[in-house]
Amino acid sequence: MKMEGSPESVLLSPIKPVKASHVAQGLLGINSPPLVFTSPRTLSDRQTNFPRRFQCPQISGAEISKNDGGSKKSADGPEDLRKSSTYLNSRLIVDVQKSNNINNNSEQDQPGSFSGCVDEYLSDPVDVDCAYSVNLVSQDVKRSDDAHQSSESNLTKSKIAILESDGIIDMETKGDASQAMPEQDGKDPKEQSTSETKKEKIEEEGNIVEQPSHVCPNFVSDLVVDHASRQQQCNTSGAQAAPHEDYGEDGETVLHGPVQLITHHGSEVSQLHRGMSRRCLQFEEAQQKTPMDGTYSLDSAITIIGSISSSSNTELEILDSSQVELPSSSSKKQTMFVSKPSGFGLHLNSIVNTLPIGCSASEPIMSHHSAGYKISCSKLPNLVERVSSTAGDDVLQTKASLATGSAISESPHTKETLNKLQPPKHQITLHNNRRFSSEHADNFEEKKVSSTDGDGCKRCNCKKTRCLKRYCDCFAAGIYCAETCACQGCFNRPEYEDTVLEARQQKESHNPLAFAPKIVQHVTEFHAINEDAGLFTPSSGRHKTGCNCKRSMCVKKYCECYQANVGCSNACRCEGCKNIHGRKEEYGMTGEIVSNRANEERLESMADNKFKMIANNKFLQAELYDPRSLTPPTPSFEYSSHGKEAAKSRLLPGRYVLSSEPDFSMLPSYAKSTSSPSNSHGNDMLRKTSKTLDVVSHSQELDYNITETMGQFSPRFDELADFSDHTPLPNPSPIIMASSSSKTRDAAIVSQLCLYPGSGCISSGGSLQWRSSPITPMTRLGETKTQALDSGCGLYDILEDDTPEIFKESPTPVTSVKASSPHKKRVSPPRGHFQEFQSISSASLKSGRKFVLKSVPSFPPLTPCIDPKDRTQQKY
DNA sequence: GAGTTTGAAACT
DNA sequence: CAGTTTCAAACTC
Repeated sequence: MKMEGSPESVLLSPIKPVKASHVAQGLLGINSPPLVFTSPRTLSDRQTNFPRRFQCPQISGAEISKNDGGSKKSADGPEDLRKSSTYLNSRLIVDVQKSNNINNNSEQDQPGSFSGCVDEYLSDPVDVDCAYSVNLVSQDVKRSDDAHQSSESNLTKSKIAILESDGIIDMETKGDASQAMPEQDGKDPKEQSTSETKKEKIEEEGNIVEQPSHVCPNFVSDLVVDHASRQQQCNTSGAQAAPHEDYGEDGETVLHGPVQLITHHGSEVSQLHRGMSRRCLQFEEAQQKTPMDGTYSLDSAITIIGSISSSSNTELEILDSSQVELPSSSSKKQTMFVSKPSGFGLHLNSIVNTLPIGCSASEPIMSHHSAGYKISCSKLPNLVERVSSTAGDDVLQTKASLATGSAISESPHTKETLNKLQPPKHQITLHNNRRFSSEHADNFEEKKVSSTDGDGCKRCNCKKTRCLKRYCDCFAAGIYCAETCACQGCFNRPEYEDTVLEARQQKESHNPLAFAPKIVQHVTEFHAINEDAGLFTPSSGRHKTGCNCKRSMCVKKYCECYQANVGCSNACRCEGCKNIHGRKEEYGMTGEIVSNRANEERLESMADNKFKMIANNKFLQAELYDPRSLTPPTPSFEYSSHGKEAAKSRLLPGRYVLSSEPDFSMLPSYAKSTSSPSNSHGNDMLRKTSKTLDVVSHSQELDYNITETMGQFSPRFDELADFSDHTPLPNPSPIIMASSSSKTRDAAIVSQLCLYPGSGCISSGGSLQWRSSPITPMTRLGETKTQALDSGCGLYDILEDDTPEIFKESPTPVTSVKASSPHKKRVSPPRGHFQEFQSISSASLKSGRKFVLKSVPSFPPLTPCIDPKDRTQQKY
């Protein structure tokens, strides 16, 4: 009912951090790896931070349906998590509904869109816990309310609804509507049914909405921001209806609750970070872009959240920027789904989508969370998220990360509540939505950009596919078609959410990675450095499946690689490749050898300089590391005393950060910074430290990108990376393994010194700690390289050089690339992370290593032990 | 804006 | 898995 007026108190689930670390570990062991890479769905799942999801790797819609009954399953775990978790998952859902929708099918349309989002969330396997979640939710909500009331008071009028949610799609609704075939012209009966059902639900639930406690178990906390401008929202019942619908969807609310709980875990937190970061970013952007009409701006909300989180150090409040309805200045409503980036924690911590801002509101992003349909996640499947490296971004990111509970899916409820409660003062353009929502702000964006309007919104021109096939860029990107699209008979609209989801599911069933980012961040060791140096190097990204160009010579946008501004790789079957970003023939060379040679001198010099810098900035570095290593200071820190070591330490943290949930790592670290004072300073330090910082940020970006891109693979990669890192025990320099290429001898020597004694220990220690920390270690071989390059070029270089040839066998960056190879994609369904991982590991890593990796999870306990060793060794 | 080219996606 | 067809974007005029 009253959306606006009801100032719903801020509901924050007071999740207690007690077990956070612990959980994190547990999760880490299991989760971190799985986090990675999956179809958008999986990503979303991971984002939700729910390790168990992975356990139920294949949760399809059917499973989801099951989940209702079996909510308990996840619930069991989640409960613990919830309780233990200190984090509040919350999302800010900003829905900008178009006035158009309001008037017309406001109910249906918006609901559809929202519901879609909701459904998606609901659909997530994680959601299993629905029923369970519900109860929990109510409790959580109350708690959150209590906890956050103070904050609310601070906010005064403005309310910020922080919603935790992982949405799970209601299968019921889906069942009704989803099955309708898009091909049926006109609106499918299911739409009607769905709309009707939704309406009914809405009506039924409308009451609930009014009552916050009931409202959304999903909501961990609700901060309602009153916007003076709400008026518009109020205007249309449709708008209200929409939220209701969202809320109304049964499964959703229920499901969300559990998810939230899950997210609370510290370990989960890392996962969540992605989403958070993205959302944060989104918010930030929104803020920047959108004039803040309301007394309370999203930014403020974010800040509030951050403050809250900060207030409760242990607790990380994760705000999922979910959906926020903001009445645009114009009567139009835009539905934004601010989905956290999929992924991977990847979710892009500070990831800034490269996507053009201009996406019109007309293109609502599909919430990736929806299990069934995670469009948002896949939205920019092609695109690889990029992390903004700017210091400012860092800050924002951190906030965002805090704000966004990456893992948390937005509950439709939240949307509703937000819609109702919140007057979206901030006008967040759809652009933002798309951007942010898109997990992958890949290179492909460019492609899409090209097809985009001036605004940067994607447009399609589909005539026969009804925008339900990947021919449609919008569909492929996981977004709804915009009004600006010239498509005919389009079913890729919120109204046809079910259809879209179904279509998507079909695609995914056939090819789990169908919506996965096509561009994998291929970490070229030198990439960052080269960039710094201004040298041209093949882009770090690579197309997973490669192109098949015959005539375009990979110099036109026909070529996906070219389009993505990435070089061709071995995966490409192109003929006469002349890709300016990197030729197929050069691929092996380029990444490692060619560029290395070209840059070797510079690298060395830079490395030297960096080392010097590092030495000078030892403290800073240490701090930097500290923040990331939320957990008890890792040995790496200790090591950091040495400039070189510091560099390593950087690398390590960077890795971790990069790891599936780099963002999280960063954010949580900062947010949690309480653990390490340095953490709080870390940002500043990072910012301040020019090169070192740049390097770090850079590495982070890479990591982040990787993680996202790789995120799908993340589990594997993570493991691999971890493995590589940890392998040191057997092999002193796992890093080396990662870094294939040779490098400066000096560095090598240094690295050896560090590595063998410390390197292995250090890396392991670092990794261990990271793992132990809520933040999952993500290091990948490639990443490590990049980081090394970035941070302390010398060290990594050294490592690489030192790396025994045996290790070299395992293609370092290449391996990562391989992982991304299309074959692998298809081989492992997104959810079967382990399988993929195995395949990957097998390919890139020796079987033995694989096993090692598996053992790795135990690392956390090791860290303490390792530390002493590391010290001793490093001292060596 | 229409037509052609191109390569990915879908299909067999 | 390979070959073919379909499709829509990219490109050209």
